Amino acid sequence: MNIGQVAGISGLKPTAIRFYENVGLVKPERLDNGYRNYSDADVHTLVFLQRARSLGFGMDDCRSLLSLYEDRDRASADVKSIALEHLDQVDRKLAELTSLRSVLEHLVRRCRGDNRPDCPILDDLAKPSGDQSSYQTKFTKSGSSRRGLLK
Amino acid sequence: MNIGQVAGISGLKPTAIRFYENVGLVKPERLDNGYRNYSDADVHTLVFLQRARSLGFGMDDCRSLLSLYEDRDRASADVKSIALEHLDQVDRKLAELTSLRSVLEHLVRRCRGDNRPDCPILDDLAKPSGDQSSYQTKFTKSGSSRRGLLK
DNA sequence: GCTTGACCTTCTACCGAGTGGAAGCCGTAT
DNA sequence: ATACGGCTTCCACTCGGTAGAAGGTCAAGC
Repeated sequence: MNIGQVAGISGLKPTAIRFYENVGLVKPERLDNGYRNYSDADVHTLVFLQRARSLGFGMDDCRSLLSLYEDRDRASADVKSIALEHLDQVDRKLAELTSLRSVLEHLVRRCRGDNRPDCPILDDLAKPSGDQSSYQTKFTKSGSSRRGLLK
Repeated sequence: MNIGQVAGISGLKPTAIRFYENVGLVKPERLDNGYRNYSDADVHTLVFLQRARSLGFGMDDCRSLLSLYEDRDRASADVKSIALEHLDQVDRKLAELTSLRSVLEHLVRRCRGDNRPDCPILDDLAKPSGDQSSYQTKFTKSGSSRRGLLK
């Protein structure tokens, strides 16, 4: 089976399939004309990869998952551990995005969005910690150098 | 003010600050010894950037937001429009992650995670659409070539 | 004056996960 | 013969920085 057909089946683009080969995840045979020739097993691998990637697993996880998949003596605990760690990472990302979203939404709601220049969004960006004073005043005028305070 | 002090104030690392200079977002003076010398206004810009980035705005949005910030004749509608579009993008990402998360969680819950090899997670990755048949059978044996079906 | 150490400079390469394009070969249909 | 679509390789680019190498500068302590 050639690369275009595998692309059609797996939902991956040919460029992605070649990329996976470059990083050693799949090793198709070659025909005499140099074309890649994918076996059923190769296609299976690529479909597996497509699915794992679509669940957000990174390439390293994909590599591990694939080798567990091919290992008849695996322990499902090893698979679960990878999935749990990934789930945890997804949760952290979700928390971050959710928090960010709520700030953003608050700002958007308070902005009139008309043709006047005053804008709570810009105000917030400019004064992150409710601070009005000049940085010059706060940090450099008043004596003590910061030398050595930074790692 | 030199780069390390600005880093301490803005929460950005020196490398990031130099990066922002490389892409034209800030243009500090130089001292005779070649060191960058940041004005209050530069620091303000960098704090603005730090905040905007932490809200997930991309560099292009940051550029636009900064120039709106510096434009006394801006319309807040232009700011709001950027923020709304970003909010929408955040929502799309949240939806994607939430959906992905629920699949992941379902799979994790069904996996026993013991030392036996059978694992619903791998089963799912291997059979994305409940499909048992060989791809060979489905796509290549039965006559019609896929030639031309792919863009 | 000399050394030490923290700081600064530039330049380059690298990260993830591919995407896009250029240049050129292969195979078939017209 | 030639056009077209698909295949090949290789290289550059994406985004938002980070890490490291090689070297210049500054202030303090001896």
